[in-house]
Amino acid sequence: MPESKDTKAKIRRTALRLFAERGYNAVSMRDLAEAVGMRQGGLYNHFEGKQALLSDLMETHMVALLKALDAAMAGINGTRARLEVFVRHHVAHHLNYPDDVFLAYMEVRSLDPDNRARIVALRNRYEYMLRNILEDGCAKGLFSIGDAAVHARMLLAMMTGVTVWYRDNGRLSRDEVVDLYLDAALQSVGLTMVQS
Amino acid sequence: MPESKDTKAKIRRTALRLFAERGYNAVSMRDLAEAVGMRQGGLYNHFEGKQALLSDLMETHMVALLKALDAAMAGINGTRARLEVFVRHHVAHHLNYPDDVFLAYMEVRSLDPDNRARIVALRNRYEYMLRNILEDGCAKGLFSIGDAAVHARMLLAMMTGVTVWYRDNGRLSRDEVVDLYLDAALQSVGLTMVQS
DNA sequence: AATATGAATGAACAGTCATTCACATAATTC
DNA sequence: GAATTATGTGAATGACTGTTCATTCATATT
Repeated sequence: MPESKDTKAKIRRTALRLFAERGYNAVSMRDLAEAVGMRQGGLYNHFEGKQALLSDLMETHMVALLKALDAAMAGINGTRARLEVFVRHHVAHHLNYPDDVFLAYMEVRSLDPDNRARIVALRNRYEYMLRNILEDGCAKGLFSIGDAAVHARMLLAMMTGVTVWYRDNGRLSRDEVVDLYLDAALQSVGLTMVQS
Repeated sequence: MPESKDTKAKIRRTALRLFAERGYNAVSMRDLAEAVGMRQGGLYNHFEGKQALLSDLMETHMVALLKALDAAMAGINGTRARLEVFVRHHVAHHLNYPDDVFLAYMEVRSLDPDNRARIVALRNRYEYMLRNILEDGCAKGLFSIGDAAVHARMLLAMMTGVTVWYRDNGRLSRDEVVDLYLDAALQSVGLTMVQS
């Protein structure tokens, strides 16, 4: 029984990597089992099926994302400060968990309707937090943007895209990348940067 | 033979829609044939196979995108003007051909290595044009951005994301959306907007 | 020592996949 | 009108799909 949790975790880890690399539909349960180091039948001792595994991975990630964001935002009150924390947290999280993020973005359409509804609801909660900050900044005359809802989607797309190109052994460190995205985000809402 | 071109075009159109809606791997040749109004065998009179069809769709789109961009940029000289044209063209194109764009973005990994290399090369050419403009604006001290290469990717991700949420019967017209993205893009590089 | 449990196996199941092919039909060319 | 070509059909192919299940095995509990 001590092995059990290890195996389940290993299946999770491997499935996350393979699904993110090749796409959910392009990975068979045999492929997955082989990568884990077992036979396909054994997977079903740990997960109900392929769809349940995908759904589990995505929900786990979304819940963790929201929880971490809540923690990071706790006690932050200024509108500008809240935007800064959101951006920093979002980009850093996406740099730290690229596979989770990529999967959650790309494979929503591979979920059955029920699972999809749950995941999309979580995603909307996340998007709403940013829109809230932007609307706040608009109402106070701090930000200069055309439309808060649209701008929230712009910023999310912009920031989420970091997973597409960032590589760890590249020219820039993660911290530098976070700073670049923060500067761009602040400037996009009409805030001038503070020299660091 | 008059039917021939029509059929081929219809297969293309239908495949584009289905691949974009459900994903390349989730659409079978039977599904496609049925949606076109024929049997699966007949598809092979028009395309070598499924992979060739996908590759054809993506290449056709990328070539059209680059050609249209070249046409739009012809004779535009100022750095700021070039950025404006690029952004307007990019967003408008993405609003007009959402399926093409979505497919080209999502299904790169479903291409075999050879086809992928060709498509990625075309995509890089496109990205390079924007980076060029940004580097130009930086060199002239017009733009205030941290890193031109990174900022190009930020803007592309931001603008391309419009396909994810825009719906034709929504709150905003295409032109309004283009304007919103233009304003955000200009502000993100440190340019103040001109009141329209 | 006997029993129960969790976990892995490997074969089997019913379906689906992309692709091929012999054949029919329709259109075009001579 | 006959020959040729283009186009579509429907069945067949073999490989692969997610899932199930009887069985085995090692470990833990009684």
